[in-house]
Amino acid sequence: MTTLSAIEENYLKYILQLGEMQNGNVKTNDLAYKLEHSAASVTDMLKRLADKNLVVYKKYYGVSLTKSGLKIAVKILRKHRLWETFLAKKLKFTWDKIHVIAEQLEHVQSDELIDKMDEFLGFPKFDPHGDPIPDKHGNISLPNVVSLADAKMKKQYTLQNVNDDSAAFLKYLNKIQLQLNDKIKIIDKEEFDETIQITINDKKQLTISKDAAKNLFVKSI
Amino acid sequence: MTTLSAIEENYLKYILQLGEMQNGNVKTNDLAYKLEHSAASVTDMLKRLADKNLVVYKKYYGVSLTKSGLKIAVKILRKHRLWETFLAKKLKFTWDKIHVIAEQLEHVQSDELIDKMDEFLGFPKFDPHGDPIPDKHGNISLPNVVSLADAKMKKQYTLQNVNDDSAAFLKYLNKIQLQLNDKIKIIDKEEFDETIQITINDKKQLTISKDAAKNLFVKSI
DNA sequence: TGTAATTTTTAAGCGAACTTAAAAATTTTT
DNA sequence: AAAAATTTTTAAGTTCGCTTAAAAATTACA
Ligand SMILES: [Mn+2]
Ligand SMILES: [Mn+2]
Ligand SMILES: [Mn+2]
Ligand SMILES: [Mn+2]
Repeated sequence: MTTLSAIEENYLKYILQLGEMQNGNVKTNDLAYKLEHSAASVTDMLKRLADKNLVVYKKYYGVSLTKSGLKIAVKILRKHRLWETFLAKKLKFTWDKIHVIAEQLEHVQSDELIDKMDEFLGFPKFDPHGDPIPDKHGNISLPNVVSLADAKMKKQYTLQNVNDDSAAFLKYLNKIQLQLNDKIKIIDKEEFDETIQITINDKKQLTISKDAAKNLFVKSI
Repeated sequence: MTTLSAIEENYLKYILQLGEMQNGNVKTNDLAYKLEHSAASVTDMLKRLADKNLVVYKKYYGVSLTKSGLKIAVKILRKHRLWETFLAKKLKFTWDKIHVIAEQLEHVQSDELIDKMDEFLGFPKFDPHGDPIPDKHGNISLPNVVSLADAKMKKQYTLQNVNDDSAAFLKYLNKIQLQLNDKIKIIDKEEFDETIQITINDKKQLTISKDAAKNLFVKSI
């Protein structure tokens, strides 16, 4: 098995991530949007990935990962999240800057490097955004979280996970001083504009938009 | 200035390194050999780099770096050597494995990453092979060393620098337990096969080939 | 100095990864 | 169920970074 290009690896990674909500099947346009490429380019590449037995591609229907495609995708995710952890914990980058750098580092080819990095970091289970880091064998501990947009009123939650691919969103969280593991309680929901009122650690009270809430994932306590 | 591809960066890096002995001018075939590409490919790329004002290319004569080409080349060298230092010092890689991984890492684009890494490592002046690490401004401290192949008999030297691009050579140094800063004295040179006899730290005595000696750089003490 | 050997460039072409425009298939709306 | 809208594929073309083969320039040497 010859090594894949960075763009091929990205396709596999995004097919994994976009497929999580749609039982594995991903549409051409969704990939095109994510990759910022034309739909024609995506069709082109999907055929080539299918030739390499990394995906199952059915015309006009969609694409999903094969066993070997999944294995590679999970490995890229593992590398991405280990690198993010390194950048934040060791190099003291803020969490809004690490994603774009990890997008490059995740494509460095060296199994020994990944494992040494994992050990250097003390085998972390989650990255700085709360995303689970797959272990050496590809096992991921999937924590059961719910989007804050779907959470119930008056219940106590803790912030477990935030969407990491918008630096602007993460900077906003810095500004309102919302961090992982903070306690969150919804005290009111506004019908009119779908904003929600929350308290953080039973102290600060603030209003956040539906859009922000969708990118925050919480666990009940 | 749009960012360069990894292969363009490699061209600049190799033009810098190959040019060091020939007052900056590098021949097409030397690059072809180093890159393991055909001479035709090299001619092709040199024209494109010249269009971008990164090199001065004169047909049938050779190529050299412009001011901006040099700046980029030195930066790649800085990144390469910082990454090698990180891999050896922090991740405990042996010195024969770090070069190939750094060949990939040197192309990651992030100025903040380089500087944070530099700080994390304590602003090292030399990499694990004794190569000088250019500082943030591109300044390199050039230590005056001489190849052991050209060193004088009976004089005391210390090993300052070893050629890092052959893993086999570095493994050989591991085997004979020769390390940076070891004291070396030439006690005999054999005319017939050009091997030389040395003592290490005034204790171990051993015979090394001309080829090995050419890749060892020493400083007199 | 003329010829041979070597080096370098030019020419033509290829695969990967993109594009836009047009055609075809699918889905939605009426 | 037909028409309209949307999605996806196909077709044709581009750039980058490579190749081989042939031509041209340079260098070596008899
Ligand atoms: Mn990320
Ligand atoms: Mn993350
Ligand atoms: Mn190196
Ligand atoms: Mn080195």
